[in-house]
Amino acid sequence: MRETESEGERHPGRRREALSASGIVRAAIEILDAEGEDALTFRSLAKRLSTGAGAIYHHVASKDELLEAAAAELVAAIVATATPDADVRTLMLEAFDLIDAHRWLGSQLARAPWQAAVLLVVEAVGERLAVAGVPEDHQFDVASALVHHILGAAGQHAASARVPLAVGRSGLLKTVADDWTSRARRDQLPFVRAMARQLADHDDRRQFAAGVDLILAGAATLTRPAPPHAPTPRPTGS
Amino acid sequence: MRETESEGERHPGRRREALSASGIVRAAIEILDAEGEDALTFRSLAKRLSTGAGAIYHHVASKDELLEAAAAELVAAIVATATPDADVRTLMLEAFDLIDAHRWLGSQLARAPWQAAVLLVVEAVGERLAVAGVPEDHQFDVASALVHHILGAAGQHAASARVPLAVGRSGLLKTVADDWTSRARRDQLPFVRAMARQLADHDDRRQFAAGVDLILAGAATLTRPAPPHAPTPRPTGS
DNA sequence: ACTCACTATGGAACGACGTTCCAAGATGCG
DNA sequence: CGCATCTTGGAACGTCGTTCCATAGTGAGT
Repeated sequence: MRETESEGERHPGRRREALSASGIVRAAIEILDAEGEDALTFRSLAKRLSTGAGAIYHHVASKDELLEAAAAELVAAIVATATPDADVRTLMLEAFDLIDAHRWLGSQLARAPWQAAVLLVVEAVGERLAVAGVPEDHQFDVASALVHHILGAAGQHAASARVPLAVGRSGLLKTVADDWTSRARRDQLPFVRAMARQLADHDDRRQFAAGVDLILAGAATLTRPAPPHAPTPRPTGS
Repeated sequence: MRETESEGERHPGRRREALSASGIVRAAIEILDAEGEDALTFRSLAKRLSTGAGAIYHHVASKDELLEAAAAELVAAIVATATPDADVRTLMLEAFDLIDAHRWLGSQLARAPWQAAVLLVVEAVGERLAVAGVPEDHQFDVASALVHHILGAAGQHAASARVPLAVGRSGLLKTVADDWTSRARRDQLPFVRAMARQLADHDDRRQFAAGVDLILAGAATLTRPAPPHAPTPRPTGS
């Protein structure tokens, strides 16, 4: 032993009902959902599982791995069960709803693009593009745009979960905007101010869906044989 | 004093050439650019400025504020100088290049949507939508889609900066995908595998631009009077 | 010129985190 | 039934953001 040890009784060895990786992930999700990302620590997790941090490390390599597994668990459940024959738009909205229900997912998905959870989303989106009529040589671009849209919205969403509810989103954004503009820039951000003004009766889901529709409408201009008088779609090259 | 103090000479009071908030932010940006996000700590910052952590806190409220200020500094510089009459597409690519040059910006921008740096981007994008012919009642949706696209791409970019260069992105993604699929799911992610295969000769900037074009093409279907045979654009509502 | 309230400084200390270490109990195989 | 092996859980480690505070420089008032 390293140093002081009182008379507190410990009982190492093999006890309890297993302490498995999946059980740890499940407990982590519960903490994340109930108390937010900051509340998930190895100490809080150990306490909830009535164990020590060291024991957890025998089933999980690191906190990153734990978070990735938690995200993958939720995404996999959605992707597997939800509407197997749904179109891309429906799938995108289901992704939004998932992120809306688990705010911490936003931060987590943005953390590592190659994690399982993100790959599952890419796969689910990508698979449906052929059916949607997106030509094969544009599917990667469309899929990446849709996934970026999810990740972007997810980030906003996760962050807005961190703003104290007492303030209210509208008030906050206005406050921040005012503060910023007042630094010798008053009336310098008219667009932002206008956007903040309509934030009170603002529906994030509707706006997310509008973004999805923009991308899909753009994809449609690549898809169908261009009608005679169609506005020339901008080519994809840089 | 709290406890031990050797014979090391300290010299409090007012010395040096100022130690201003802007100087601190500038030093922070240098550390972030040169050594990455993890390298920026109050200790490393204090060392570089030949001061202590406490002194920094007299000019900067917290690390969050410091990061927001650093991001705002870079974004403000770009927004102010770069191509004042450029169209949205050009502006978007300039934003991409900025994020590409400062990988930590990706993580930072995703952290808080109401921070100054993000608001500046929203403003710069939004202001140009009217000129681009986007009808007023769709400008917020288009702006938000474009900003989400930036944030999504930024997140991916920032994360890819953290992957060890020795591995290489293509190899990594393939490895991860293989690993994931091999868990009783081999050949379950065909789209991702196909995408990983073309990742070797893959241009992030081109793909980002393609996404921008998709959104703008979608916006164009809302804009112009629909040509006689135009495919019915999907309405924006949910 | 001198005082003195005030501000800036910088290093020690604090509490919490992710992670590592390890003594010891439980398990299963021979 | 002995013993190698795995599991447990709590102490310890190093680092981080942040707070504290004794002190030194500054400038306004006299």
